[in-house]
Amino acid sequence: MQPAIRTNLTDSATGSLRAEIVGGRWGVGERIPNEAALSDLLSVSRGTVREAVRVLVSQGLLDTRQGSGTYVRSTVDSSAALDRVKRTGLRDQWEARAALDLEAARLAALRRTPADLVRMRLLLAERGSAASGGSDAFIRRDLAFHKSVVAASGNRAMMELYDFFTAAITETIHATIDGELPEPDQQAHAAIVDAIAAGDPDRAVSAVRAFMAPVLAQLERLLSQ
Amino acid sequence: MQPAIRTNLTDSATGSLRAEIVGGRWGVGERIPNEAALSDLLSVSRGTVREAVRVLVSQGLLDTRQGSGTYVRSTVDSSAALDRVKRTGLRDQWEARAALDLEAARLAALRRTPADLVRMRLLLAERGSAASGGSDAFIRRDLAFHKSVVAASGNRAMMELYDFFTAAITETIHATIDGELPEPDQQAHAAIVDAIAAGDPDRAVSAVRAFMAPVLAQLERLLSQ
DNA sequence: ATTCATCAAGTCATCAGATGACTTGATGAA
DNA sequence: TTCATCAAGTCATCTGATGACTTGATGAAT
Repeated sequence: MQPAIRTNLTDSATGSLRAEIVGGRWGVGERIPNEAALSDLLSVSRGTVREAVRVLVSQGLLDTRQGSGTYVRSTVDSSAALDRVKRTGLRDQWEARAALDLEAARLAALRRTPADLVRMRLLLAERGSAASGGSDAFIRRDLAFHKSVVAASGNRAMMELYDFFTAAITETIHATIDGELPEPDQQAHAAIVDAIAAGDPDRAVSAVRAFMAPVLAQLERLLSQ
Repeated sequence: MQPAIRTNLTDSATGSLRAEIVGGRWGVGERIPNEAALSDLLSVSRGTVREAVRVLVSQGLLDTRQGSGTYVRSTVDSSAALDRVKRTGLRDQWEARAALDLEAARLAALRRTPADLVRMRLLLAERGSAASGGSDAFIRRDLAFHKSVVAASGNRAMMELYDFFTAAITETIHATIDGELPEPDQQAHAAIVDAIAAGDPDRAVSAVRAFMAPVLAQLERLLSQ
């Protein structure tokens, strides 16, 4: 049956505070009530308030300044957004990551430095030298190669997102299916690098899309079972 | 010159603890020393230890159980990914969102339902009826339209991410520049809907890219000043 | 010998009070 | 008008205490 809900005061205080911030009770840059006032508002001790505030500071929502007060730094709750993304399906996550792969490859074709090319080719070679598609070592090297492409795009936001998705997808795969996804062959990957080296964004996009297609098809098959 | 480093005990304690965890001093599932012992080890009070532990719990590294102890839940730190995304530049964020716009439009062209089309056209009309590019009302409607395109892709992960980016970008714009971004004209938006309605993914991608280009160019200009 | 209620020690959860460090706006003299 | 000083407000940190919960040990009942 439904497991009994267990919570603690700090988490509940954190939730209340977060809700007020995200809900716009205070605008960005505005000062929120001091610790004593929050302690009254939330009916918890100052220590508990401090723990709640500290968590929200670590999540980028608040900002404390000794002697001055606590201020709203952002009203975007990235940790919650991240949780919701984690709860979406494997196909959705994979497609979102594919969106990054595609645009990153396009940008990489426009911006890659010689050093980027050297790095991509090195990692591509290492990827080829690892044996089968099942082993952890191969997956790591495959991932390292893809990350180097995203890195060549010079876009830090996309790099961070890519890291997040690879982690989330790995978790989801372990949790839901243990079937095999087809590992695209080395040639398809080499085509991506060639297109980027040639500085041809359209060809880079096509190359990524070509290598994605069979994986997505297999994914659909596995999930429809 | 180099600004003086100002830190506080809690952050430094959090850092030390995190380093020990990531460094593998304790394995996953293992119990770490209790609050009193950590207080001694770190030479801070129990309250400070509790704040540090609470932060690491919120980041998924630790797990506290009342009456039992504090345990290592994970030794990899991936939860802060979106926070780091927030700290990247406006151009990077915009490009990342554009990656979502592009792929979402492509998927929408393949999957849109008649209801999706009705909704997109309705929001497009509302967007057109709002006056200038500066007003909040217009921005809201513009955003609503773009979200409807992402929604038509049927991908929940991309919708969540899109929400995150629009909020993050709005904040960043307010924080960094108050210049005007060119609002692409209604016709360019209509072209996106037409391509999706026609079920033509390539044309949908082109339409999105066409409307993105002037905005990105202006962004580069503003940021290079 | 096994089972199970009880208990005690250990641990986190929470509270209360106090002091220190820092910021900020007001005050008043130069 | 400028600038040093000050006082109030706020967060930072420490200390001590009590409560709630977990867990393994104990010992009686079966």
